[in-house]
Amino acid sequence: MSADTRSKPNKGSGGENAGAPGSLEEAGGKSSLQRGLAILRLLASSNETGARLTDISRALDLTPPTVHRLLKILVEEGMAEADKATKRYRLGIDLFGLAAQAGNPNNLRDICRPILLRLSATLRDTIFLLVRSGFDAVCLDRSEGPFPIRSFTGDIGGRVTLGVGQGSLAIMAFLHEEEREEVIRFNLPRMQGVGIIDEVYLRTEIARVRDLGYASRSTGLLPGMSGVAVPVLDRDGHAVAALSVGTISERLNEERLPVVVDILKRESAAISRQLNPFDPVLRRPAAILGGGPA
Amino acid sequence: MSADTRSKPNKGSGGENAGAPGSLEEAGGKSSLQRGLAILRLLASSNETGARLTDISRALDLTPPTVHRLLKILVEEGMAEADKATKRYRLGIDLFGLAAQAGNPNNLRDICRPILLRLSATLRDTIFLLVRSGFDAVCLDRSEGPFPIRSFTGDIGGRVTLGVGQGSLAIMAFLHEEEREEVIRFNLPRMQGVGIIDEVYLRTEIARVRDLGYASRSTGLLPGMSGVAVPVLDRDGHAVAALSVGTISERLNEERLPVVVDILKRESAAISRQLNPFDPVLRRPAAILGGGPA
DNA sequence: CAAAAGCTTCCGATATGCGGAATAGATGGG
DNA sequence: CCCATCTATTCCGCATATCGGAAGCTTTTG
Repeated sequence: MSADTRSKPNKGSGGENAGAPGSLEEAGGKSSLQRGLAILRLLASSNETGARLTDISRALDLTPPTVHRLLKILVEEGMAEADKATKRYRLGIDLFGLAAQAGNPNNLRDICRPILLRLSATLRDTIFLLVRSGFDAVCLDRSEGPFPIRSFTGDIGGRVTLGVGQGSLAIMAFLHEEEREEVIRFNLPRMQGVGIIDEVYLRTEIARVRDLGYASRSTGLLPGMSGVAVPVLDRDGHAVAALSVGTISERLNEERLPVVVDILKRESAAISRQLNPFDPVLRRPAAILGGGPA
Repeated sequence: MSADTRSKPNKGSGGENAGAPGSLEEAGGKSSLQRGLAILRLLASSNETGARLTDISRALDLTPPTVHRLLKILVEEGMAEADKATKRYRLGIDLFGLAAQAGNPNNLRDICRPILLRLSATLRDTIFLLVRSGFDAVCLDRSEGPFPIRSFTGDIGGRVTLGVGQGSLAIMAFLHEEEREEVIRFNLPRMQGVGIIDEVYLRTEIARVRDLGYASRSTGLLPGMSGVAVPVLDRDGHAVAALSVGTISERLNEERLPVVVDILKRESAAISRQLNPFDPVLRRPAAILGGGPA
């Protein structure tokens, strides 16, 4: 980041593709790899409709021949797909397969999937699995409950500033001391308007969460909505993820809250156990290896 | 110029690792974009453990400085992550967020998620959502039922040759005529040993599936296992996906099969309806737009 | 049917990425 | 504790792969 300003005046007017607001993260620097990735990101942001070559060209400020060449490579590699009919490009399915493995340390996602299902069935609310990524929390998976609520954290792959939301707090509270400090320092300015803005209060909250073992507050982001989250700990007691429930406040009243917390904690512990499947003797993991998908 | 040919001119000669058959999928050609993507693929295949710089260097036959530079870019762009402690690289979470959008035409995945859940709960078996990708079917999503069965199609992102398995057949049967012919021509050789090898029989099967509206056979791949699948159709009556159930044969006997098929068809129709949310008058799709995840 | 916009190919100039070699850092063994 | 080995990182000159202007070709628009 920083310092790119390629001095391109950007011609601005163009206007029509209301698609990606603000973002427009400039071309992508210099290397063709960066440019290729920039194209992928652009495609991701316009996957609803797809993007045409010239759209990309304009948005990224690259010449059509360049975009054409890069797209050709991306398509050959399966990272993008061209709809020959409409001349629109979309992200390729290979990319999807690729990323099924991504952000999945220790197969966290796979391990949690059945647990999320169980939880959403039991609690009847939507359950989120969040992991830390830098200064954000990322939604790794989600399992919808029957109740029609949508947290803005909602989409899989979506990010929130660490510290905003209960899941985030649960993770924050169980980070290494120094990491937490770093996050707080970096994130406080980012939380303006969407989260806690007072450092003292934030620290109080974190201490409380650490103490109780769960985070639960009316978020204040959406009136009437509440959340409760517990951390998923590694064997050193540090957060690797969080399980979070988002629902309407009435469903997390004094009566029900302890029950929910209890269930969440139990499941979180189950996950932790699976994360460290480590039998002093037979410490061979799932390793089915061998065949390979060829 | 259909150009679909993934076979590249391949110049072969370069030669150093020409010897090793299998694995080692060559560096990735020439462009740095290709090399970068090759690295990502390698990381995906070794995400369990992570890969070190020299591992990558050797596996892809690139010099360490090159790998180092590319990795640096990938890390900066969030596509890879470096574990500074172990010196190992893994896929980055950004990639995951990226791909959450991928291979998701019309938000098929999002639309189907609750339906898969419902189905797996109702039928108590594992439900697969497959889409076509070139000459393969790709598993877009999966919802595990209580029964402990695993189809080899299992993993999200996994691919099967179109024509192998019931889901595949369901898709095949409802492709455009010409597309189907193309697929058959291309895939027959690929199905040796893992699927139907007789063209006449394959065509009979397809006709049958088309006629019945579902595919169901003991796959023969795993004795005792069966599958049943229905296509998900677009408004022209062509397959965009398939819903598939994999389970033990006993659970798809004459008595239960019709029930299952019926349920699947109903859900498939529900998906189709959502895919074409198109009211002659108010033909504005789901477009909630605006906010964006920012 | 003409005009415009978009897509693709070609090609020369040059910036970009490449890899050999040398440095710094980590790891392990004697 | 020090040395040998392996790995990661930096540097730099050379060459290649990439870029973009221009022009041909195709599709859409009016």
